[in-house]
Amino acid sequence: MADETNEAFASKQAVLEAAHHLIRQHGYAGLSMRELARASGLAKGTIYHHFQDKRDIYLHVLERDIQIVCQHVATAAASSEHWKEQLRAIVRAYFQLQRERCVLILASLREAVGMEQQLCQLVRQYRKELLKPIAQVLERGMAQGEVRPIHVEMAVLSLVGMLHSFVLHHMILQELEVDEEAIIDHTLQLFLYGIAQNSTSNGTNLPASSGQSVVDQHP
Amino acid sequence: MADETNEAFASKQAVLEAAHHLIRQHGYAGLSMRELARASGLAKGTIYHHFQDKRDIYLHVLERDIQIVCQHVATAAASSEHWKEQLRAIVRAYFQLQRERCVLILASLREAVGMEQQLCQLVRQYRKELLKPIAQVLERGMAQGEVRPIHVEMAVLSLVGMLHSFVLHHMILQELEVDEEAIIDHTLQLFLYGIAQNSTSNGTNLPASSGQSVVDQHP
Amino acid sequence: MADETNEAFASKQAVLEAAHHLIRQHGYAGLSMRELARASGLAKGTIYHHFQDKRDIYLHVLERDIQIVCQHVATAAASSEHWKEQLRAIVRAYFQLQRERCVLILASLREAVGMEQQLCQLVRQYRKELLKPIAQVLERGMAQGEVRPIHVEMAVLSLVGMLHSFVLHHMILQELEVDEEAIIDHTLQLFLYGIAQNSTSNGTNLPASSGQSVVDQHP
Amino acid sequence: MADETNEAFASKQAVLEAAHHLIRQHGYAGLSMRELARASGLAKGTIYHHFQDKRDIYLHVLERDIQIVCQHVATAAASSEHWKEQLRAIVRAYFQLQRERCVLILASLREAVGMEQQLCQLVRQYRKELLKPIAQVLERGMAQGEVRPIHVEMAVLSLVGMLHSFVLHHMILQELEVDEEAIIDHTLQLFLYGIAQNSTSNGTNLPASSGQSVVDQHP
DNA sequence: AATGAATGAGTCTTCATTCAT
DNA sequence: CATGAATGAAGACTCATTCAT
Repeated sequence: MADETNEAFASKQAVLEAAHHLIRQHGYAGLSMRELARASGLAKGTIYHHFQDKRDIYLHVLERDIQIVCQHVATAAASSEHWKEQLRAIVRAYFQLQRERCVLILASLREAVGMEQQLCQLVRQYRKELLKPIAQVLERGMAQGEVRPIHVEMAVLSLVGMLHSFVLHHMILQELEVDEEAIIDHTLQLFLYGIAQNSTSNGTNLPASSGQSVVDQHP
Repeated sequence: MADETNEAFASKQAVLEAAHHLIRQHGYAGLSMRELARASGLAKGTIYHHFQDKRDIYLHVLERDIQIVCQHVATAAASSEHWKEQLRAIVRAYFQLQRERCVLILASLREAVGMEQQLCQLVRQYRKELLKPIAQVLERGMAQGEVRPIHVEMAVLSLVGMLHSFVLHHMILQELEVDEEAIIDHTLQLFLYGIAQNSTSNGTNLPASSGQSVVDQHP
Repeated sequence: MADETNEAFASKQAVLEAAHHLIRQHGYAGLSMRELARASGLAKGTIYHHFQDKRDIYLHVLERDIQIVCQHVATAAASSEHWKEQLRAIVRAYFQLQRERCVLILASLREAVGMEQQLCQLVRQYRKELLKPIAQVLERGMAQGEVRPIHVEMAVLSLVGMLHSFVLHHMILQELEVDEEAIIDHTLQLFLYGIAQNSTSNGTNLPASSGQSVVDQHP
Repeated sequence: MADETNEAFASKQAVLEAAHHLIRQHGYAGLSMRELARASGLAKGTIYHHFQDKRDIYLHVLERDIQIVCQHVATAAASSEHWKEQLRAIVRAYFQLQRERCVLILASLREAVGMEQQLCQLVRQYRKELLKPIAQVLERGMAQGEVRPIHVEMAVLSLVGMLHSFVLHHMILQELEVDEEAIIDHTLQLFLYGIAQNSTSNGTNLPASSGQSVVDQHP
């Protein structure tokens, strides 16, 4: 790691970056070493100089993606002191990252036969490193008495799921006119207050979005 | 179409069923026609007698899955008259179906190159036929004044996303001891009331799950 | 043969006609029974009801083609009493047939592995039945003293070869504006002047060239 | 192109040579990549390392054949100064080449679906590079007053056609006892007397087509 | 560090052919 | 006479991977 040439490191990064995009488009099974070579600008042999396997590449791509997301989320969490604003910043960061880089770990995981062990470990790491910060924010909210006692892990999972839903749908339907802020608002509001009528949405600094003016209206 | 022999129909169904499981495990690109032949009990050639392509098979599998889910969700929606109970029934049906049959359409969609058109259409159909019933339930709740005015479509998408999150995580981590009811309770409660402290969880017939005793506690 | 149903005969003919065109386009190896079924309007199984093999079909197509050509050539030969006019009629008939029906026997013959025996026999039949009439015309010309003593079979072969050359070239280059009459005129003239008695065969048995008068000209 | 390894070049040549023979025997559609691999001594994958397609291989084989024939014909044309002897040398070279290497371009061309464009171009090249030298010889004869004014291109086409006829027939009938010289003599004699100036075109009822106004004139 | 030639098992798909109906 | 479901070998082509240079 430490004694890597600069060129060697650059080549590795080129491979990982190209692999990321290819996996994102075609999945793991659909990733071709030939295409990867072409996309990364290296010869096929050279790739095997830097990585053991296709498997190895996949694992490294996932790890790199996790790190990137973690970094962004951590940065977002540190952007404010109030837990609600932290949450909003995290949600925004996560949503944007998913749209731009499309972290693969939750999407094309199933098709990895023969590396369930490593993947499982990666997912645990993901859970720990990525979901933990969000969980901590919620726990802070709980500590401040503004969040009712809930199962934090499940809540975080739910929150992330909501976001994924939008990312996926809009990725597939190619509707580019996504109102990002609207989605973030909706998600946060729903997460914080649910849909019940009498959830007294008192004194929050949330935009009083009535939920009407969002995204694509199909009347 | 209508004048299909019974045997021909049975063969087709066998292929679709086997394909469903294989795609679920290995994704679309990872689906091997050789394995499909072995799993379905037919010869390779016979499969091509019933379907045009691997693509064709994939599309039919997706369509079939959508129909199955729609059917179950519709049945669930008809099981009660109160919108909250309808919602709970739908959520349970959807969650169970996802775990058992694992509808593929939202999971392994990206790796489908060359059939974006058809997939897009399928997703729209999925949206219409599957998400509509859920939306109607919410609208009924709104009509009864028990649901605040929200963007219904987005809410439904969010709800479904929460469920997917759990399905995915537990599928990957292979933690079989999932407390299904706990997840359903959590999801419904979160969806209905959010996490805010002062969301007065008034006289609903929801199990007064304090959120503490759920799932697997990792201390 | 004699106790064939009308429908059966029609089916057979349909297969042969379709096969003719397909073989002409794709050759013998490129003839697909599936396509043949589709083109002939019969089911695959039905074809095997009428013919033993793909091989069998090919052989029948060739035989049928030979018969058709023979018939036309015979008719042409009977159209006149003068051998030169007979020859012209034959040449025209042969040329037109080749362009329209494109007799296969001399074109895609090589790729028939495993039926060399039968093909050889067919070619002999072709030679006998088709080239014989032309030979007879030449022999009549010789008998009348208007054709010098040549090797008749070779001459016929040469004549046919000239025609094929044009057919092939124009078929490939797709130059549709072929002046058919011009080609026939050219061929007949070249052929006739070559064999005419009174082509003053000035005692040279060929390359006894009068090389004296060679003046090196720039092209 | 120019910076090819020797080994790579050797492999390519091996493939082309093997492909030539296989295509000659079985035609294009009948050429099996598996057999080609076995015949060329390379693995299937290796062939695809050097060539894009089966199509690509075919095209290269044709091009190579054309070059070989052109080379031989050019050499033959340069062997003498007298046009008749040049013609004889060319005819002999062409005939021998056809029997030994069996240039494919005029034989198995029809079964090439999807590459009509390239084939058409190849045929034009063939025409230009191969038929041109022969045409020039004839033109020299005309310039010397020993050849009557004929349509040169058509004459060349006819000459080549005569030769093909013999090649084909003897190839099919496997009659190995071909008297090569006899065929060459016959062909030259037939052709020469056909075009000789002093073939007193007396009282024939042939249309006095001067041979000028034919087909497509490429001046 | 980097290359590209080489490999053979693998891919999806089509093949000619059979047979119960 | 006709069908279409069924087959397994073969089709062209790609795969991930190795290795001498």
